[in-house]
Amino acid sequence: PGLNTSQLPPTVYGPRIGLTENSLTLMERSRGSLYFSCFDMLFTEDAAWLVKLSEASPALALPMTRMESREEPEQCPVIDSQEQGLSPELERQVEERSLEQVQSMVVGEVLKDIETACKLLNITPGMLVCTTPAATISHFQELPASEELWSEADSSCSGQPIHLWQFLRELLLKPHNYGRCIRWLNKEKGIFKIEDSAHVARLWGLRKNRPAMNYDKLSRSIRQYYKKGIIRKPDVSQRLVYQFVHPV
DNA sequence: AAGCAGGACCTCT
DNA sequence: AGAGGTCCTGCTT
Repeated sequence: PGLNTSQLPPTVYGPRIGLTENSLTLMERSRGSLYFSCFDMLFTEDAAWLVKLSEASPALALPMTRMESREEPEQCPVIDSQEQGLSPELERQVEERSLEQVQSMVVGEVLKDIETACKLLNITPGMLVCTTPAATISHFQELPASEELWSEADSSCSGQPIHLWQFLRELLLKPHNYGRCIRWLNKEKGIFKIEDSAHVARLWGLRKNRPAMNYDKLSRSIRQYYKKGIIRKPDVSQRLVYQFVHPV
């Protein structure tokens, strides 16, 4: 039996990612397309999903970007940068960064929505894969290594809120997206460096819906892991460098 | 100034 | 009870 999306209340998809009533109406009409777009978001290594989303339904993509610039203008400085006449390179960096933030926020929201859907349907992530439409399954099969897919699905659909160490691992698994803010120094030993502490903290705050999150608080949470034997400082302690006690 | 270490207390699930 | 979030003091880089 396929996943009957009509069983899901509109709130599963709608309000948290800032969709308008018009968008929801369109979504109802083209649910299949949205469905694919959401999954594409989870699996692509770049921001192509935004294009796909807008292709599927142009009205869907726009409200989200508007919402982002309305609620957190300092995090979406693309428009400002044009007014201030920044260099093309700086503009590109700013644009990439805002796209990254929007992507992260939307992915976070979608993961939470999937989590909610899993709870509502009382299913596990594995069942979700098995019950998606055939085309989605074939899309799944096209993926390369599925380690990343399962790490995301596990952390978002297990019914438990994501742990900070899981979140850090997820960022580290996507160097293409997050390599500028966090990266492996020695993956075998589990040693990683937070290159942009403010950015990582912001991403964590978005993921946990904690707008006041900063690196001071995030690092306090990391230090709680010392006792638990999850994360430690490397033998040669360096600023912003930590080590997973049990590397994958 | 920014990061680090850890205590204390709080909220949320 | 567990997992942080928040605030804090004091120390280090």
